[in-house]
Amino acid sequence: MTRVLVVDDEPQIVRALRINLKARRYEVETAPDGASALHAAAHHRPDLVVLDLGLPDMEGVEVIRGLRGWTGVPIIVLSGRAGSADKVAALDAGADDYITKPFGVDELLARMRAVTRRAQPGDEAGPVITIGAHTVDFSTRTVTGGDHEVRLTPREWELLEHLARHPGKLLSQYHLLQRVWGPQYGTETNYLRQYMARLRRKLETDPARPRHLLTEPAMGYRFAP
Amino acid sequence: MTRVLVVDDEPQIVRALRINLKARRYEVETAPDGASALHAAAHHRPDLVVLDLGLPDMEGVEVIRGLRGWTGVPIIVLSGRAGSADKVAALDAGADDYITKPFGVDELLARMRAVTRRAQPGDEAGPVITIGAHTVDFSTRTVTGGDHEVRLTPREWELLEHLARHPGKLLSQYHLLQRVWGPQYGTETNYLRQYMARLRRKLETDPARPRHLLTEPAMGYRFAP
DNA sequence: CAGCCGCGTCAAAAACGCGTGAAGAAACCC
DNA sequence: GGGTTTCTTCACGCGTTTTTGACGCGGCTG
Repeated sequence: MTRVLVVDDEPQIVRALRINLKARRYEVETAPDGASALHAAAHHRPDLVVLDLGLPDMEGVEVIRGLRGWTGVPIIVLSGRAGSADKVAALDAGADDYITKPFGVDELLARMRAVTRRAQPGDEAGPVITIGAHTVDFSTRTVTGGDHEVRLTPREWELLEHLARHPGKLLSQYHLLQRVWGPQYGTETNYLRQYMARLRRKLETDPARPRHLLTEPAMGYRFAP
Repeated sequence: MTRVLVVDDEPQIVRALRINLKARRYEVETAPDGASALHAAAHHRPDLVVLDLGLPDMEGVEVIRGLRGWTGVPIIVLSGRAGSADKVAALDAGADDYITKPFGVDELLARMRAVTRRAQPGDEAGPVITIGAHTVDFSTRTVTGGDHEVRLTPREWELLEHLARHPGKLLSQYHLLQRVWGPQYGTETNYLRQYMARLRRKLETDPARPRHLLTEPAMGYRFAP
């Protein structure tokens, strides 16, 4: 189920969107201002953000930048201002689409489908990988093969997904912490050590000498297919 | 350079877009109708399609479907019709964005940047250099080729990167120390001797007679491609 | 031809980062 | 509400990397 974060300070719009989106089987979170939007995004990891630019506490563009600093989640901007400069600023800050009020709900829904459709497959590299004797399917979040059943916790899934999404690429500890734990993390390398060890114990045939979940000392980690 | 295919049957719009896009250093192809648009897309493989819905020969949605049958190229739709149903149909057929006329060129350009930004990261090619039998990729920080695996430490990477960034240029010891070790360093030439020797041992075919990591006595070091 | 400077090399000390175990805190699920 | 899973936090040992010091060789210079 797609999680949507709706950021708007006008209760009636929030309410209307919530009803409409829930009817379409979206999972809806809401935030009334920029600060709580950034917080909610870090906490709930939405698959899509619908952002009203007229927020009480900060510039909409700042919210976009705050999100883009650590996540590539699709952002659709709602705005009462139809000016060209506003649109350009928001889009160049990292927004994926810009809709001016008043707008039709049908159109918003269609644009939501469009940006999520585009964002999904960008995470390339088929949704299944193999590590040692195990086959990992990200679409169903299941691990098959191996001697006995393997279950991964949410954090473990997220970390493994980020690694597997960029096969062969070196990902810095900071980068991984930002993406998996959230924007306020970046130096807690002990978390990474902990969870990499767990993934290796669960997936690698010889956890002491990993062949797929590799450490690049002082630099980061790498997934080798 | 980004290749754009502009599909429109109104010559003045095509002309205006062509001029504007060329000024922004886009490579522009044009097609006046749906059939030739599909043909041009197959032939020229554009990175982006700007598609007017009011074509003489076929429905705009059909053009989108025809493209989506075999390519994921970003599609931005231009249309005179502002109706919600039209937008939904186009977006659900596979379009990435929908702009209603009249539109500002700035907005179109911003939306073009937004959709290409999404589509880009799939096709990236990192900067690579070759030293002896080894191929060094800085984007993934990997060394391939050669007899056995080569691993570089962070300092080694940084030093090699600074050398490779200015191929053929002479870099003084002071300059390298400042860049790699930090502003408070500049006289510790023994560090450089140490690390240059290590890089040569790891990468050069004959470390005693380096062919790429060269010493310029009393002056500095040079990377020869 | 002798002296000097800079470079490559070796070796050892210091610092750093990683893996691991264990335990408390928090969240979650009946 | 109790029990279990999951997450966070801390500390220690070990291997690797970095730093540091010292030595010998070779070319340039006087």
